[in-house]
Amino acid sequence: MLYLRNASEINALIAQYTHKKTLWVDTEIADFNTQNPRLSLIQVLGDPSDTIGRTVVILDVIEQPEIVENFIESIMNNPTIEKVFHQASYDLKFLGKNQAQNVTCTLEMAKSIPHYLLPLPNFSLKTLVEVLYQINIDKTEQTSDWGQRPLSDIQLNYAKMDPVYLAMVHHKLLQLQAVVYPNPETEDLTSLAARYLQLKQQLKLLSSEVEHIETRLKAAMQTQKISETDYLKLSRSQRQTTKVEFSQLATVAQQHRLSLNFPVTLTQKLQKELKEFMTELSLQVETTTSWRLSAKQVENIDNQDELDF
DNA sequence: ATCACTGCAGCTGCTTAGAT
DNA sequence: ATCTAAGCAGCTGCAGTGAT
Repeated sequence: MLYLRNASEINALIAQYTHKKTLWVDTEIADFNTQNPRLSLIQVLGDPSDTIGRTVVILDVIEQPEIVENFIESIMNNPTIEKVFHQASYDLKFLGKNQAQNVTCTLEMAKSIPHYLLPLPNFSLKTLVEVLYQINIDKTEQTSDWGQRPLSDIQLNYAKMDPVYLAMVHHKLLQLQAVVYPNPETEDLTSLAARYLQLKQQLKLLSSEVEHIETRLKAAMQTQKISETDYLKLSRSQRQTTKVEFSQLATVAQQHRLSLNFPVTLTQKLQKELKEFMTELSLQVETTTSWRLSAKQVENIDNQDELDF
């Protein structure tokens, strides 16, 4: 691990890293719970095979905005370098905001994996590491004082490991993504269809029971006047919708010369009522295409044989 | 023509999750 | 402590499909 505080050393390292294809990056923020959070550290890993953080570089950039500016311009805004973060939106607030190019977010990646393939209680980096690698990691330093100097060895060690865990998680997520998005050209329709129909059937049974029990629970809790149990909460919400006769709205708009310029959907019912006056209107017709999948009812094998392909 | 059903979309109000 | 984005529940409403 390399811990750099000297400006010229850091800038030299930034220059060196502009040739990398991918960087795994994390930051630590001081005074995070105040109006003025300050960027304290930028941790960078360039070698994903490093699982102990030997090659991690920790850039101490607290109160050194020129260095941060250089990092943003040379690394963050450089589209040829892929930057991997966890919850990138947070780090980007300090590192170039929406100017940053070629950013990958492992939180977003994890969310794009269907739950049944990657069941997670939450999407924190800690959880991802634990589930994907069956190891426990300590995150207690996360909320420590990153504004103090010198930083403790424990803090630096913690800071060092973050980009390592990040690269590990990133690697597994890439593998999972390949499984999740196979090539439609080569999908096995037979087995996919069989699984689909099987699940549909199970879903029908399950959802009917869920709905049934939900109804009974609501009724029971209302009747017994229990709004909360150890595991459930029943809450009531009300909602107001304000409506007006269209003719009145039109009159008022005209009288007061309101510029209510927005399109109104002409439903089939309305179109029927308008009939011949339709031609007097300048219509904007939008077409949308949708695909529907439905299960065919196949009575028996004989019928199948009669089907003509 | 009518009906039930499904899928899709949007809204309100509320809650949660992630970062440090 | 703070921010922000997203999700969820519950609802309304429309369009298309297929059966009658």
